[in-house]
Amino acid sequence: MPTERYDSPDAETIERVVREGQRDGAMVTCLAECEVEYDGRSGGYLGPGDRLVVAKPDGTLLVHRPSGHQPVNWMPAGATIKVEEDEGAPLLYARRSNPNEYLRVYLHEPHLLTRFDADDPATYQERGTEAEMHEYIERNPETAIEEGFRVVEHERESVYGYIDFFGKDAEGRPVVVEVKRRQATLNNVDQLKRYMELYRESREPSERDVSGSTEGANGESDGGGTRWKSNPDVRGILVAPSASDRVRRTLRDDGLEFVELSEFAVEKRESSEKTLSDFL
Amino acid sequence: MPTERYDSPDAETIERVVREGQRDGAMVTCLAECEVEYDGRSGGYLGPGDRLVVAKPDGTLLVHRPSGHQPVNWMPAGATIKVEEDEGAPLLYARRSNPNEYLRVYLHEPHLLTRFDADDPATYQERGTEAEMHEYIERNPETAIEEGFRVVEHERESVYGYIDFFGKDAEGRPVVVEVKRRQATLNNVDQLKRYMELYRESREPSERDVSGSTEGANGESDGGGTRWKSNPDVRGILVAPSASDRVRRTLRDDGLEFVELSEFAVEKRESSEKTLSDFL
DNA sequence: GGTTACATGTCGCAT
DNA sequence: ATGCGACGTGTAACC
Repeated sequence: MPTERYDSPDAETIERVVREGQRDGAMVTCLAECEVEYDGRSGGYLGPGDRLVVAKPDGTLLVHRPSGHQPVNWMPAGATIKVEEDEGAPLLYARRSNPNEYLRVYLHEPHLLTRFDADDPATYQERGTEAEMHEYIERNPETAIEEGFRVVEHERESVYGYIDFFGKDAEGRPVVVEVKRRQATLNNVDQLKRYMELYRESREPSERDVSGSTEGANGESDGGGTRWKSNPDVRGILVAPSASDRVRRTLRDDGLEFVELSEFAVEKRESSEKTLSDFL
Repeated sequence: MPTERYDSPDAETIERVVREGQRDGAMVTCLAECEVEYDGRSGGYLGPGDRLVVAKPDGTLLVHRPSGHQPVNWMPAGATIKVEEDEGAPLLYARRSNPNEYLRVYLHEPHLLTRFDADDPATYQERGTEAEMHEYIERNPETAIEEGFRVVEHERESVYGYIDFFGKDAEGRPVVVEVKRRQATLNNVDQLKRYMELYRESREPSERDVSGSTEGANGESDGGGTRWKSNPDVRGILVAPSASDRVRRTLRDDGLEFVELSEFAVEKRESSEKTLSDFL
């Protein structure tokens, strides 16, 4: 049995089990009435109450209340977890640097302590990420974006920055494409605008820009030779499964475009691979 | 004792304990070798391995691997959690709508099942949030921002949008202020720019807004200051404890300003000096 | 280690 | 319910 359990453990037991768990790579959980104190990036205090405390061997420490998805307090992986004593009562103390933070969990009444020598060799396989959306667009640029669109550069390989896609439309106009797997937000519009600026300032030599400029400065030139915005006719397209009215309006006001792309995952798997759950 | 525990529980016990836990408001945890399947906003599969599974009475379901801060799979609060059977083996099934999602945890080998009738009446008290930063700026506008700065409107009460602070500088020029409690990002710059556009388009009448700004082009500069369309005089300030070089450069290129504000909490002491008694 | 962008983000608040 | 922004966001990728 890869588990051990201790009812109403004393301070000594908690100290030993947590220390050995950290050493041996075992998860330790404790159901306890406790009090929590945190200081670091922020700071906080949680009065006495019943919670689940989890200490993982990588230094992760979690304090879960009876409700809510997120731990009320925690320490990310990389912290060092120790058990100390506060007037005879056991106290979980997790600390890390960069940023400097600590978490103290005063175990006023530890009800149940467990050690779990968990072996978890599996790797999580995920579907429906933005990466898959990218793959779909790369393989089906005209279906996904528009007739005549072709990808010139994909993602971070671009010299203009972190542009998702840079391409050309049917008429050869440059197009900056930003892809989102969720409903588009105003932030996404901002992002697209920023990437478009990056492209404009990059002064990418295009079929239309014949000037083989040797100027290497940041385009601070004024007057006649202003190649500052030398790529004026770039288009910007935000691709997402949906967008609020305000996002669409903002795009329109800025001369940008929205392309609705929701059903990109259809070709992702062979139909033979689909399971019953696909139809539920 | 507010806890119950079951070693190597059978399917029947798991079904009963989870159902009663959901009904009675108790947390149920299970240390088990399991297999996980998720589909919804995304989709994923996790092969067999040892994990900690947590079912909270609010419908939260968490699957924690031996490492990492985040659960590898989960269902947020609001889901309905049931125990089903898959060829005689117990299976935790959580489902919710909006968005339509489900999570299945196949408990191949449940080692330890616990029920915890957790009572947690405390409310978490947090310090050092952006809200406190706002309060500090509101109370000390000249120390925080600059000599002569005064706040006209604070946060969402503004008619121009979600501007953190709208104020006037010593010369009466309008100022849009965006506040971040962490190191400023490029997205924050974008956000400030968007808020400034909102202000400009609002055509707020100011003491210095002489009518008839005939200038049309945006940001057309001749080496000097940048001028704008309708409310040309507005300044934009990003307030944060720090910013990368690129963020600072981006701000400068857009004619915006950065104000470094790290020690906003006057009453804050060194973290090493803080003790639990500080909160009591 | 710093910077950048994604995330099944989650959460809270306001409309 | 939806939209929008903060979060002690965490996490991975790239440099």
